[in-house]
Amino acid sequence: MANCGAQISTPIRVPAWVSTRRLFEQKLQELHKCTDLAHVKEVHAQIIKQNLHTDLYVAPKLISAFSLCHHMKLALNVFNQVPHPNLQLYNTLIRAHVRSSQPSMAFAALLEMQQNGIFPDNFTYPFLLKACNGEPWLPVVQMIHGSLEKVDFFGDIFVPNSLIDSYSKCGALGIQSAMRLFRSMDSRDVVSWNSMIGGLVRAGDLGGARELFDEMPVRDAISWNTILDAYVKAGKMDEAFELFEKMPERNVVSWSTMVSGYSKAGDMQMARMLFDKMPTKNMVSWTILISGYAQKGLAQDAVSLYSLMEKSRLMLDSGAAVSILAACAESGLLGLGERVHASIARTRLMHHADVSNALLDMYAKCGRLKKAYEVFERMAERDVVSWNCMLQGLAIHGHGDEALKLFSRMKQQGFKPDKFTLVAVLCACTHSGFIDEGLRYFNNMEKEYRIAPDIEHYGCVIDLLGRAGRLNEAIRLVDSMPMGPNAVIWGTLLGACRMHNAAELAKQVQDHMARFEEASEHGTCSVLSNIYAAAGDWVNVANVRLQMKSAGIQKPSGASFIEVGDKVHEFTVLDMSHPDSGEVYEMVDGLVQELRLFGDPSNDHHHTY
DNA sequence: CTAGGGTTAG
Repeated sequence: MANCGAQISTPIRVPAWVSTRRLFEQKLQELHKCTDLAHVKEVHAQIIKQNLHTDLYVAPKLISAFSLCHHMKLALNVFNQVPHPNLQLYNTLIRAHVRSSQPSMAFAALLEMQQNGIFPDNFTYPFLLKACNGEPWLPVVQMIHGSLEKVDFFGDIFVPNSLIDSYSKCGALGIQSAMRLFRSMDSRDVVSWNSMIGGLVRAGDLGGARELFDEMPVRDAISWNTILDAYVKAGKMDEAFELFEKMPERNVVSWSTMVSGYSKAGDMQMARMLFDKMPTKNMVSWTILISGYAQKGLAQDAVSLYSLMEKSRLMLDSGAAVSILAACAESGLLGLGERVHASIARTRLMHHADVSNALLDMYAKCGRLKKAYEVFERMAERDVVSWNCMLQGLAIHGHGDEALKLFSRMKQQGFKPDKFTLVAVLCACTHSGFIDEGLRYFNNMEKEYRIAPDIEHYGCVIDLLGRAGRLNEAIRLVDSMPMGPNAVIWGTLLGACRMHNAAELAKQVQDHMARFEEASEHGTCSVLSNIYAAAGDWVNVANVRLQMKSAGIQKPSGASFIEVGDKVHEFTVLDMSHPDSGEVYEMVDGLVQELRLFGDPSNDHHHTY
């Protein structure tokens, strides 16, 4: 002690990399939530200059940042530069794969990690579980649960909470496991409760969710919003509103949930009123209402709200772009779709797989196949959804040849067709009259592509056979369906009967449909009326609609929209609201006559298969 | 790890 003051201690040498890294601390912290790729690239370049990119502290931050910008290629580059990745780096990589919705890559990384003698910790498990989203993942969740029993990381509340969340996304069986786990926990936090309640809401168990909500000791905003959403999802808007009013606090999510609920219930006035009253709006709030208008074909409202949104200095994110484009695709609002395209052109969003898929689907569904192709060809990384949207677009517009060519190209490039692909391929065959080819694809799909035929596939082939007049084969196929026919199948068959004047068979099919009608009036009535409408049987359409009305079934009739100039015109079956509707129908009848003269019986009706 | 918007079929 005595010498202390006099003594000058030897300076401790600080390695150069410590101080340079110190310079990057701030930047690295910011990188954590940065979604601007240009900025991340810039920091990356500086880091490489300092030779810090293999640093086990720096590399995870970079991987995380690149994955947040949806640039897994660069994230992987960073990972591959590190000579001896440790557990933390693997964890970061796994989370990055999960975030970019590449669950199989996440598990591949896990495998590689374990082969290198590194084993998961309490961080790894929640990341992996986050990848398990949906019923097919149940066995994986169970396996992870099993291996967790051996290592016991349950002391970390994130672990059981993640398990509850993943289980509860795996259907009815999963919910049961989630509940068992939830009940067996010694201590639960708000997240455990919220995850469990959220699971019950997803499963449509409003009663169970409410019970648990009432049982909860402490409720924060998320719990209230979850239960609010439960009422909204159940379509109980009056009860939702009551709850909304007596919530202790309402945040932007609570308001948006209400707007979404009214919009889905078709009450656009109420949705708009709440939207205008919201104290703060974010991109999701705008998206909900714009998509709501667009889905209902209210083009003017959608477009003017979109313009307002653009003025509000909020930028479209990927979710907003996908959502609005999907709504445009559904209602054929090409104009708004093009506006969205213009806003995202030359931005990062164009390189976002989900966004370009939604864009190409919008163009395809609106009949702009050339534009759809352009988007498709320019995509840096096409996934199976891109191919499916393109194939489906070609198929429904009757370009069967081109669809089948694209299908070969898809396989050539090593893409694995899925059930949607096969629906599109069969649809292409149906719409272009490729009977033998369609049958061959259908008969080989299990062997060649390992895809078990679904009801949609049966539907396509029954349509295919029916149009070709091979009614007996169609009937035999219906009888052989392992899942049994639904109303759409009967409807397809009925259409074929009418097309080929098979009155006797039509009667049998109608009897089958009548039995369906008892089971689910709503669905079949609409299907029936659509069939009659497609067959031009207006009297029966009116009858069915009247029947529905007297039974108290309200289904807004399907409407079509067409843009002429800057105006959107809407029309429905039996629509007589136009002053010249008499002439319009005369024209339609004339066209139908002409088509008949061409001798293609498939012009008689059309299904959306 | 938990709440509101979402792409391919119906």
